[in-house]
Amino acid sequence: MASSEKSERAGAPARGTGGRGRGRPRSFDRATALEKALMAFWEHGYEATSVSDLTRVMDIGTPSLYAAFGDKRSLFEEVVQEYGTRYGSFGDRALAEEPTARAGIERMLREAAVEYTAPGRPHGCLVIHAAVNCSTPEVEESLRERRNANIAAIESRIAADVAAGLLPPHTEAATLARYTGAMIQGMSQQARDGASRGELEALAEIALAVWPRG
Amino acid sequence: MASSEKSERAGAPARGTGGRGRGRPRSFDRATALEKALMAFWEHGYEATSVSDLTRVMDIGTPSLYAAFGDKRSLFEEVVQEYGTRYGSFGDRALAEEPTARAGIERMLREAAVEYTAPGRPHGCLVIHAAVNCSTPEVEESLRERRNANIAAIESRIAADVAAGLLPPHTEAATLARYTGAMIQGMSQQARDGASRGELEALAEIALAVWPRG
DNA sequence: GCATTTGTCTAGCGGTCGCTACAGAAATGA
DNA sequence: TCATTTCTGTAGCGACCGCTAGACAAATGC
Repeated sequence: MASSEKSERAGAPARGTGGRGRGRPRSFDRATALEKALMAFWEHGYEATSVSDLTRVMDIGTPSLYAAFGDKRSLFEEVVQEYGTRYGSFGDRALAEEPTARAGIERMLREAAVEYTAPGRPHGCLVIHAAVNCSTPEVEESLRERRNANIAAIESRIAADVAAGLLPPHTEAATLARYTGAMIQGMSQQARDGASRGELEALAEIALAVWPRG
Repeated sequence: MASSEKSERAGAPARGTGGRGRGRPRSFDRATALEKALMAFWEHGYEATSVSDLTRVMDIGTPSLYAAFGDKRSLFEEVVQEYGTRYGSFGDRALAEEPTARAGIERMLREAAVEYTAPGRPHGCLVIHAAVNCSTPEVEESLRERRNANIAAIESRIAADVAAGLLPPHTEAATLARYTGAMIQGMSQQARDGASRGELEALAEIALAVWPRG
């Protein structure tokens, strides 16, 4: 079995998205359960969230979890993907939508201050924290690759502005990108340690002061 | 029993520090074993390091560990204290020994780049990482308090320079201190994610560029 | 020698971990 | 109606978790 979920294998429409399957229907909403798992992993991290914790917050039995999401690893991977599209995309959007790298990173840092302290959900960034001190190396490396990919995206956005003459030719895109990434990571840690939105916004202000004048 | 180690209770001299006790002597060097435990906790964090891992790297039996160090929590606390004096004191030293806050923080950031990537030991900072995703709230809070205390120390050093007229009176000591702390935390995360000493030193350079001109 | 003190060794406690076998329940198509 | 398909609930698997009881080993003071 290649797919991790039987009812969503190729050729058969997913349950709950219109085409009802043949057997007994699922007694819970898959998206809602996934969101509950997302919040649990976001708050406590991969290893510190047990399958028993998950079934409790998702309000389903263990076999239902395994039937719907595969094993714990698969569920976490799906959670990370969902997090990326629902909560962790503000940076990519900022880089893509703003006219310059400078404006994109300014917006990214300001929005990070808001996102990382938003009420009603865990503070900080799931990708930065959820696999720290994880004894499953694949999980730890998977999130590390995401972090480094984010920094690489910042770097290429800066390099594009340098190539277009919007930034001085001597601008070190890689260093500036790493600085931005480190700042984001520091802000996320600060949020976890109790910093308020205003305090994070003040950090963003300072971080932007180093930006080369275009 | 109040003390966590029988052979070091008040009134009786510690074993291995000159005054031999009465019973069978310890078959291992306590300081060496503690150092091994320190490295294990530093690399993998509190929860991801099991007692079984500890006895293996310390090369002692389980009852010996409990007799010499108390339980896992006590051993970790002693490790954190040892880490603070042996590896984590460069920041306090920099603030105390340099003539100005600016010089102290400059040295702190530069030394962090070296310390966090030193060969032969885990990268990054134990206090920043070892209790992330920890399901023992006391341990998590203990390290969080240390992080926030470090930032408070930076703040008071900056405030002292402001009071002495070495920095502009409008300098926001708290914000500048938090910025420095966030930068240190971001550098530590970067070290864990594979950044080299040179890359971290470049981050320190950028971070210092925002410092107000005194 | 001998009682006392202390450390080490083997073995195993109760608990939780991620995960699954199996039987029954609830839908389908014929 | 009834076989087929799929999901759910109970119950429990082997492995590891932190930790400890109890027997033996090795030092001391007398």
